[in-house]
Amino acid sequence: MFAENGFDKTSLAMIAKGVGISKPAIYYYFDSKEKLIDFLFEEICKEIMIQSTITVDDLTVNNFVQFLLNFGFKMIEEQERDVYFNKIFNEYILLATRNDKYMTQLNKIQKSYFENFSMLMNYGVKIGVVNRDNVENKSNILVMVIDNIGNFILTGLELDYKGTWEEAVKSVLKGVRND
Amino acid sequence: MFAENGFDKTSLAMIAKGVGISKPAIYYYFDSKEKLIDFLFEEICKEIMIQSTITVDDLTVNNFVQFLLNFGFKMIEEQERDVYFNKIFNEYILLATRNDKYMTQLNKIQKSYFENFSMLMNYGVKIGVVNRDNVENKSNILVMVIDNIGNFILTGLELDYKGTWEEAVKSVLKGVRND
DNA sequence: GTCTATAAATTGATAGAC
DNA sequence: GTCTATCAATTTATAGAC
Repeated sequence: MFAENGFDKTSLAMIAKGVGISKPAIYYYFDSKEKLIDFLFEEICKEIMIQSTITVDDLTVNNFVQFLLNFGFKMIEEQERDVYFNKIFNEYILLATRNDKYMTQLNKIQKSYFENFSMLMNYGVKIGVVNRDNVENKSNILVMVIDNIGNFILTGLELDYKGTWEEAVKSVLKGVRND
Repeated sequence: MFAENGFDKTSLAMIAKGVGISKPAIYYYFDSKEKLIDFLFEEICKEIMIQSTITVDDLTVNNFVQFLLNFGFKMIEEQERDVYFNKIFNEYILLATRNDKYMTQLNKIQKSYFENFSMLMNYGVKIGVVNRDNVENKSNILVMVIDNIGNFILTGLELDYKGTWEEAVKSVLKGVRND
């Protein structure tokens, strides 16, 4: 309901009706509407932290590229299947720009996201698959692209997202000659 | 005020006080709060349309890359200087996911944005500066990156945005060898 | 064009019974 | 744990005088 209507346009009365209890019964579980919103934020953050974790252990020269491609493809498919998750997360991002309490947590997630990709790219350099020049910036490009694909899917814009991701991945690889 | 607090948390009473008139006086100019929000949306859309227009006429082999770089640098500097514009636009994007009236207009902006960059990239191919393979996807990458840089600036995340943009531009150029 | 006064509805939250 | 009843505040919006 928060994803659908936003926090302000979702009243406790609506939530209570949705759950099938009375409005005051909500206060048995949450001290206030804000606390409820906080709790949901924590839950969503946990979920994102799990989803975005990348393990580098099993990656070799032979499967590195395919792993990177699949990581993006999987995210694209998930976003296309269920936009609600991204929708409510964007709601929280906007909330974070107005409330440091959420921003602190959001920045942690972002940081871990960028670090995960940076680690992956540096590993790619190590095994000789990724071009070593400006690795950090290359890593940033991939994060920017995959993250924003989710935002554009949210707006219903139909684009060759998988092709775009493939091209982005290709751009960081070694031995790809642009001419 | 809408950028700072969001639409719902900005009451007409607050706006009236800010402008220095009484609340009912607002209704002399706007039929409802929603109409006021609609009007502002149109104004912002116009502004974006102007800002994002790219003229290809004066571009040559010698200044193409620098133009592309400067276009991004200028956007990054503007976003860093004033986050309010992007903040309220994100507010409208979220509104658009819940209201087709805004989505129609938003999609027009997006389409023109992608088309502008596509035109630019195809021009780059024509004059022999941009690699001709998967031009559309390369164009998409640039849009995704420059657009999302604005979003990350909004969250206060400090990153080498200009370097990332430079790397993104480099990745579409011809004659750059990745090894 | 702008004001005061006020309507009508909704909201988050509490009191207190069971 | 859940309910009914209710409060206090705020909201958008209107009526009508000047």
